[in-house]
Amino acid sequence: MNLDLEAPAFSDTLAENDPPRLLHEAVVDRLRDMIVHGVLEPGTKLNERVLSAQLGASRTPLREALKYLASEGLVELLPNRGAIVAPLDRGRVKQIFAVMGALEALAGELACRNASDDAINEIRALHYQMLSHHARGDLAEYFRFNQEIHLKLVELSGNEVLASMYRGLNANVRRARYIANLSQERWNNAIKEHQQMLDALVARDGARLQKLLSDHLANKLVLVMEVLETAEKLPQP
Amino acid sequence: MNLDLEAPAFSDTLAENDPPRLLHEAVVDRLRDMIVHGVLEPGTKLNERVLSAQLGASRTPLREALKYLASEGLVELLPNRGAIVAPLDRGRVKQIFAVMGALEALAGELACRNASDDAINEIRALHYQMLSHHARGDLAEYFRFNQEIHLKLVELSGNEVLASMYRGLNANVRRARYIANLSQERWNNAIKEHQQMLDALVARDGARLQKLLSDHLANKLVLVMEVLETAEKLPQP
DNA sequence: TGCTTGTATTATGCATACAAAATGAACCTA
DNA sequence: TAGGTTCATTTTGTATGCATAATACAAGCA
Repeated sequence: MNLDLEAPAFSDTLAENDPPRLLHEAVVDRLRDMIVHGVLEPGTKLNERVLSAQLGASRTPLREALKYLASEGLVELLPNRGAIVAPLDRGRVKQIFAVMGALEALAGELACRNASDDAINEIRALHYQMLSHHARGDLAEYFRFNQEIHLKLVELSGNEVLASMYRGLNANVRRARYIANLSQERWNNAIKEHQQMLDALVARDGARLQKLLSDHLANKLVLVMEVLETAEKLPQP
Repeated sequence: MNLDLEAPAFSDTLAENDPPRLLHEAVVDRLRDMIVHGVLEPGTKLNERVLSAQLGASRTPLREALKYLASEGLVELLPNRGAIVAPLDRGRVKQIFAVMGALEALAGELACRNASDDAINEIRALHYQMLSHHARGDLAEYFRFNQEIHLKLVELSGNEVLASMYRGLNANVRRARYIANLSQERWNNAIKEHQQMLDALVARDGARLQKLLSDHLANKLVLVMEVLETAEKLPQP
């Protein structure tokens, strides 16, 4: 007899019988989230004792997680002096945007070739949800769907290597992108660009989508750079 | 009077005030080398006790290194069952080549814009060294310079994010690329392509270089795929 | 005060210890 | 023999301990 009275509360995590979750992976996800969402700001020192206590793990898996995140570029390891959240200097942001541009352009081209009609419709749906949040002036929600669209598009490429690379880079600049939306004029422009991108995708015009994505990201870069110029302290999403 | 008779022996290490080396980083480099050069073949189980003994480190830094390499895609972590050298299935190779193509194309474009004449000359020098090894039929040395050229070109982009990403992907497929050179006809073609690439770079014709690099990599992919079809066991460099 | 120097404290890097899971061999059973 | 069961061994995952480097801070001195 299996009295799993409390099971429902856990079912989310237990139902899936995929490989057992390793502690360091949980820590990686937790920390990445905290960094990406700005809870841990660039430059913050990551004290091992404090963090491991906070996350309920010992220093060993925490340190493993830090190594992993260092490889992703989210954390910087200072020998004998611990780890900090990787600072985001302007040069690096520029470089990351350049690479993301190339990746997203490639993704767009592949998506036009490979994506199913259903998948494209899913993007269209996300697009309109995004528009609705724009109409309400809800920046946070707008941004969430904006990100979803970009990530989804990259996934539609069918190239998992590309997608995972894009996600990794995106994590590095996500916060910067977020605050770069604050100008209403630019926000309106971004919407227009997204509309064009969607049209190109629906028409499966790879070459055009490629160019639109490149420009879109280049425009975004300009904004992000402006923001990094002025604000050193970034607001929370 | 400054009798620094023995100073030179130390100055090398003391002059450079770069951060002290961490053990796990040394292990990362060691393991990556062993994987890239085929000493550890794809699928090989990485026994922590054995490896740490071999490398003269305890399990802790070794495990940290494994996490790092897992993030690079060179190692696969199987929860509760250790780590293996990441297997290279054909699909993944295809995806990696697609991404490398995009990265190298971008690098070529940037290099045409940003590289100094000296830097381009350095590539030219490497090119002729490569040709000499080709003339002698020395595949191993030819390949070494071939790789150097590609890596150098990517560095000339001036985009360190791009370069480090490229290196990471290259590590994943380097061995496969090596054996894909075994056909003499293809080898001759590769030489021709390299000559054209060099010409485009010297002429700083970014658009053309971009296309040449894309094609070059696409051609290479075809070969690599053929090789992966037939040989499961790959010869050592 | 401003600066150095020495010392106490803390944090990091690595090694080791222990618990839980996986592996494998011997044995049984059909 | 094929397949399953039990239990010892091995291996992994995590926690803890210890040595060393970094930091903070107070005393001493100009």
